[in-house]
Amino acid sequence: MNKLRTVIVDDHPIVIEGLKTLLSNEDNLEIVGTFSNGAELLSYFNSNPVDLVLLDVTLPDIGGMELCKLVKEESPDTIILIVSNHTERSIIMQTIQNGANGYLLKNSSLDELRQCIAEAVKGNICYSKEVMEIISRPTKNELRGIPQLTRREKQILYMLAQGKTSQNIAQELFLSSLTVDTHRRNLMQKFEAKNVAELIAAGHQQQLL
Amino acid sequence: MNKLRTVIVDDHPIVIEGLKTLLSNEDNLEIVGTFSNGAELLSYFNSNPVDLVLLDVTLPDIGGMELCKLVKEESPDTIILIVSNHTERSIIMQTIQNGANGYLLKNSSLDELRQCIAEAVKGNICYSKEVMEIISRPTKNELRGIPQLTRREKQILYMLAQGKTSQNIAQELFLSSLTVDTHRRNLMQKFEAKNVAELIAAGHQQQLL
DNA sequence: TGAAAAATACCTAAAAACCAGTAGAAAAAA
DNA sequence: TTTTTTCTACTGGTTTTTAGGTATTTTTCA
Repeated sequence: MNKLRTVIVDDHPIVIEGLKTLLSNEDNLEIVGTFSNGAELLSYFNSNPVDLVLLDVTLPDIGGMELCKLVKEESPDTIILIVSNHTERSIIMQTIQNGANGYLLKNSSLDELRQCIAEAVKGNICYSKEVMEIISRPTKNELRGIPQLTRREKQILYMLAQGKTSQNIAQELFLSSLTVDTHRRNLMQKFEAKNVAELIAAGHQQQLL
Repeated sequence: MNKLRTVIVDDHPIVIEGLKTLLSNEDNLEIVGTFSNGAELLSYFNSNPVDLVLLDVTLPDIGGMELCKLVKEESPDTIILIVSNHTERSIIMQTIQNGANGYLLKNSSLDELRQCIAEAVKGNICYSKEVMEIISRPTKNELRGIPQLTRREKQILYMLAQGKTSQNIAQELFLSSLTVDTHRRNLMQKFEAKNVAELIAAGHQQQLL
């Protein structure tokens, strides 16, 4: 196993130095670059392989959310760990939805950081303790964000995820395929999805599948 | 919160009695039926609401796997907990893929059972301790089952999950849409998926998304 | 350096999905 | 018993996907 080629992206020099120092003695990773904004990261990223990105959410130019997406599109295997001060549940969830592999607060200990990296390498999503607490208490507002599906819609979502076509489903449920299409459309609207692919992805992210 | 309308499906009368007795003092659930095969369950299920199914994998008629699917298609909210003796990883994973919400071995304690039900009600998938151990040590054979994707394929899978069309992706990556189509086809072949919906679902189940 | 794997690109045609709107019947909630 | 929601179904059209192929050019790596 090679050392993880690691970069740090944060607009606070102190944080960069802090992380750098903390991680300087880790023998499973190597810090190959530090950047104070998104553009710098992207330009480096275009010509160099990166295994691990420690990323702040608030950056002067491109937001951390957007960066997550861009990085993951370019290189889905690159691990992104968010290191941020934001404690809002919605922000945490959003970063994960955009492809981040974990979320830490800036006051995390080296141990937590180490552990998160290890988990992320294994392919798991990992939160520091405090973050874990935040996300494990759901809010009403949060719930409002999850589309409320009718029984039929859930059923059809479920069958879609199994690769069934509208006609298949219509036959199995003794419906017109036009009806199934309508449900499907309503589902896509509720999830703000452009097509089935996104619908299924959203369903999974919402833990409905 | 009403009591969970619970049914037990197992072809061993002893197991049925055992579970019944174990759960008789639980005040959050009520056993409304016990069946010794799949057909019985289905016929009951067609005319009665069921919140929780305790299901054996090996049944004389319809397999537990198939039952999972059928039940979930009819009523995605119904919780299915597998109570089985099978310790093969592949079987465990398959039941979960077919929609089961948890997997217990028959030697589980009442406590574990209770806990599993509670977790499943929360929407989590839950395994008893021993099962947890089994599934947390991946085998080589297991790994072979996970499609090996090329970088490009992963990238395109990722973008598909965001609802992008082949053309969208082609534009973003400066490719011909025909190329993207080919990748997409190869992806579907590797995942044995019939269409994007199933592809994305499989990607999620394989933790690639 | 040579073979294998990956990435790229093309053709055709049918099938399926998607868009935008409407609307009646049934069931659930007020 | 209204009102609202859910489920149902339709028209008519456009776009995208999918299924059969084939085939060249890069990379990668032994």
